[in-house]
Amino acid sequence: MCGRYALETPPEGLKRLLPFANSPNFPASYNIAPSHPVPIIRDSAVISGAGQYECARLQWGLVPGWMKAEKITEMSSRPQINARSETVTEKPFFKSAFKSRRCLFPADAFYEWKRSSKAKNQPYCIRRQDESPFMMAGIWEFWQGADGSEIETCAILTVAANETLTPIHHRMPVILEATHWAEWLDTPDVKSESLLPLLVPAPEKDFKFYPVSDAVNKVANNAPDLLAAVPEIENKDQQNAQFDLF
DNA sequence: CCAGACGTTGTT
DNA sequence: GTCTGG
DNA sequence: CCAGACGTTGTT
DNA sequence: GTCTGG
Repeated sequence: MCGRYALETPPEGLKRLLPFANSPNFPASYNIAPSHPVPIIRDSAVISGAGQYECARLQWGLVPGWMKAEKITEMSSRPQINARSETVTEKPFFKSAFKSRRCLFPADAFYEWKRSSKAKNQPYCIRRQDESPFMMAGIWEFWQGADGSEIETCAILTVAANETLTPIHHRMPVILEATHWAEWLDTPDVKSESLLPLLVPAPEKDFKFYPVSDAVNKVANNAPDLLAAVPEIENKDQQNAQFDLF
């Protein structure tokens, strides 16, 4: 799945990739975590009727419009950061967002933790072979409290991992190629069922992965070196074992 | 009909 | 173990 | 996603 | 809001 990622490319860089009308300002983050405000790109026709793209920062963890206020605090401990693409059309939690409020999550990398019963879980960084940014498919929601409070939230769609990533993890985010961005964002007019063929794992060869420092585990750590390749934890243990011999 | 849930991940 | 905070 | 806390009473 | 369970 996708529970932590990095966005290094600044707003101007994203704008060249997928032009949006506004001029947001946000810092690079190498450790974007659930519940953080995350930059997403959406068709502003849904909001303003302008029919242009906009880049906005929404809270990562989807909250449907019908959710009761007291349930929101309850859910905040386990935010809905992902939506299974296999069932997104059926689940009451997601279906209306999928139909009418789709968006893209720009990213330069995402992290996955390979689980281990023996050692500490090993974090990996996954990114394009050429390390260029990519777009993850997502949905967003609008929630309004009785007191007038408002929040906008979002979630990333997931699919089964491709063959490359299966050794690390069995789920991965849906990643859309540039040729499909416009179709995906065209929420008022494009029939959502016609988009289901896009919800497939990314091609094996497009992405690489490598182990990174477990400094990424801690959300407070946020620096470019979180993306740096390091030896596997197993190797580290071996090194320590060797060190102990001397 | 009304009441109550509505999610993912991973693990068992 | 389970919940909250980031 | 992972890290880190997880409690009461009374007194200062 | 919309679906499921009773």
